Amino acid sequence: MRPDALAQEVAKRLAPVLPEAAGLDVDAIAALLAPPPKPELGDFAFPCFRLAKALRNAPPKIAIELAAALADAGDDALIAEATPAGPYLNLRLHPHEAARHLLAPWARGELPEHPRSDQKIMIEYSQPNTHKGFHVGHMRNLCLGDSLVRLLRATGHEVIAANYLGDVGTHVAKCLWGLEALVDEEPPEQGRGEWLGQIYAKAAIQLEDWETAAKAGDEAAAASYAAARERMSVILRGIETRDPTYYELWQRTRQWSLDAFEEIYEWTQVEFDRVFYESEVDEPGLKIVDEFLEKGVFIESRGAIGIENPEIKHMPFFMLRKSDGTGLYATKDLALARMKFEEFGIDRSIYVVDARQSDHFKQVFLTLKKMGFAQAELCEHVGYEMVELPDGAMSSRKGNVILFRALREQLASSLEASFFHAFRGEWSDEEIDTALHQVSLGAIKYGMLARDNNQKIVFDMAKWTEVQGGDGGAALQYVSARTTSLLRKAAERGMTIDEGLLTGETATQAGTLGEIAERALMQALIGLPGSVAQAASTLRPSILCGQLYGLAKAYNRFQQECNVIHQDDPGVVQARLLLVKATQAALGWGLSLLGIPAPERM
RNA sequence: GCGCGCGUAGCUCAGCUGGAUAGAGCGUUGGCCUCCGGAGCCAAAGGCCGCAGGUUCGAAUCCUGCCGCGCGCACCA
Repeated sequence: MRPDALAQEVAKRLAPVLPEAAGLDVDAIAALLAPPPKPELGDFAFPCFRLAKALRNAPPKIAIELAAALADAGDDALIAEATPAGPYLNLRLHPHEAARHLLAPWARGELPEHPRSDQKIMIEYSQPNTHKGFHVGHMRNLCLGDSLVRLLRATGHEVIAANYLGDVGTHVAKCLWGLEALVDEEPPEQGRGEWLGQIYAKAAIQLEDWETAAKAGDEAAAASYAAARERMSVILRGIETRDPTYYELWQRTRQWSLDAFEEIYEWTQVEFDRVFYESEVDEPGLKIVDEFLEKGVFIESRGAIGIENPEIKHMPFFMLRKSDGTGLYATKDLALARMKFEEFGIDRSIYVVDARQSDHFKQVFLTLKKMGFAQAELCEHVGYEMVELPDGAMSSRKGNVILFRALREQLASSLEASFFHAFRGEWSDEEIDTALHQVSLGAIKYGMLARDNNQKIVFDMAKWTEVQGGDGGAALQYVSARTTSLLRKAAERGMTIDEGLLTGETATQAGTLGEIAERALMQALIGLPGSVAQAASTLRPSILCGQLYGLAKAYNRFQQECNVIHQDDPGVVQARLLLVKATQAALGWGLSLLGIPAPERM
């Protein structure tokens, strides 16, 4: 018995009374069962629209006939009442019996079951550039990719979590040029990766300023700009030809960035199975260009090499080698894709990259197809919109970029000031630090995931770190902590859940779990596995966020209206403890799929 | 110009593989602490679902056309 089996049980009872002409088996019936709009109406609703054609009857009449047929079948252990309501047949279950199928498995720590898929999926995400800063904007990609990995694994898929680091290219040259031309100071002992990113930003702004001034006729600026560009191409060539002066500098500074990324992934609790580097697909990319130019798949145009993709009307020429003979981002993507196909034998390839690149990926996938890779059909781009700040878009020129370190510190200090300061002295510093870390993760990850992928996100530190009320990660974690706290208090009074209830051998006492708040909470639990499945299949964690938020709200209402511990009837205590335990497990599981830890205490 | 996305309550957003009276949070107003964490709960006010057609028994949801906003469109990544 699994926590998602209740709908199946109901469908089994429903199947015998459905006319054969309906053509629905138990699985199909279970899939149709939906939650009624209000828990007062019942625990499941069976919509009769689809049956209308097969049965040549109006949906409301079908609902009436089904209700009668169920009544004729006699008393049922599970279904207490079937009420036709327009085109729907509402089913109310015996709560104590539903609990055995729903709550006991959750409380035992079992998880919804999914048929194991033999499909091997690679999800590529994060992809930060070395020599540049890692800021809140990059967090969206990281949280999204990580959650997709977790969701697909939870729904029975084999997933390879892949990162692809941009360790070569003009941004590296810009940064290294800035290092020699604009900086006197020595690199700091700590946080060299971030320091490097700040130099990149400084260099980019300087170069842009010179370019703008040059266009306006400023000759000194034009000269400076030309000199800088010349210098950058010397640096770039030096790295390429492995001239020790430049190659060694590149390696050393690159490592600073890699160390910084390592720290970020450790803090965010994100793990990758494979890390690709742009530097390893640079040459293979150019070889692919030669290979497919020779095969006649690619063509020359104005000195550059590329492919004609007239299918994409607004951008028919997809450039793969510049007229100076060097490759592009796209060139490397082709080589990387080939490596993914051939080295890992993947069946599905997911690219988590911001939505502005959707044209780029259309081109890449179409090109791969024309190159003869059947796997191109299984490539998909998961795009997402940008992260902005309350005062608008982030830009290093405006100086309003929130880099990782500042983000981490501000999250902690904001939570400390608004919530955790009250526990200083009462809890150990270590315990508070752990909770601060966990709740920081909850705030940032939920904030990044609760919004639909194609919706812009405004990162507002003050709002996201509110533990009180509202729809936020910290608020969900708070509810989880309440369940744990309640179970702990109960245990201190010697109240634990009977073994028989957990195993499902005995049912909860008849007459328990009938309150509206209890039913509503059970309904939220019923819906969770379906939401997880939907979030995974549509690659949209926001669906799960919504369901978990509903679950948390239902629990708050339950705990408000239904006292658990101070009850005269031990049967009521047992039933409610089971409900709390199930909620704790389900909420913890759901949060884990978002990459959010469930604090023991907060 | 072409392509992609967005447009739902004062603000921020769910709902979009068509289906019950379009829902939340924030804000506003009014209630609820002898009781397990009140950092909670209950209630009220607030809607031409951008506009106009079409498909359908039924449209916020699907189709077409407009309007507004954002993003992308050859040698950046």
